[in-house]
Amino acid sequence: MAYWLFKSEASTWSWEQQVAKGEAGEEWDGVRNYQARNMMRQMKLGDLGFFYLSQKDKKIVGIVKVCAEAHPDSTTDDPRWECVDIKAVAPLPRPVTLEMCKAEPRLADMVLVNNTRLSVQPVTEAEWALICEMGGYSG
DNA sequence: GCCAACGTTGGC
DNA sequence: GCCAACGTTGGC
Repeated sequence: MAYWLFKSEASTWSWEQQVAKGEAGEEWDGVRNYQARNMMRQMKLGDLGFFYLSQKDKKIVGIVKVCAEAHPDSTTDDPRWECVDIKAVAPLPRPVTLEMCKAEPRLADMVLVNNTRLSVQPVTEAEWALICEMGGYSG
């Protein structure tokens, strides 16, 4: 089981839109970055991820699950780009902001804190557990 | 709205 | 294959 973080801008794709897709989930399409794509290629069915809102909100608002492994991105004919499908699992009772992550010494090495521009990121098991705790989410 | 950081493109 | 120019992202 691996853990990930999916970054989205609320005006492009919000948590509410993700939740509205229900069990069927939705393609995490539109990624045009090799690093981010490579992360998605490594994802397995059932892997969990955080849903992070960039720009205005800058916080982790929910938990998502990978419900389809990497496949061609339907929004382009370019065979280089692939994506996974994810579905909403649960909202975080208390959203965890970027500020909180930066203020937490144990998250100093987190990709979210250090490489702000990567839109799909790996999360370690320790980081996952800590952020769930900070967010009041007990699984 | 600005700007730093980063990725990508294209000329040589 | 290098590197300058350019575009985009995202925090502030």
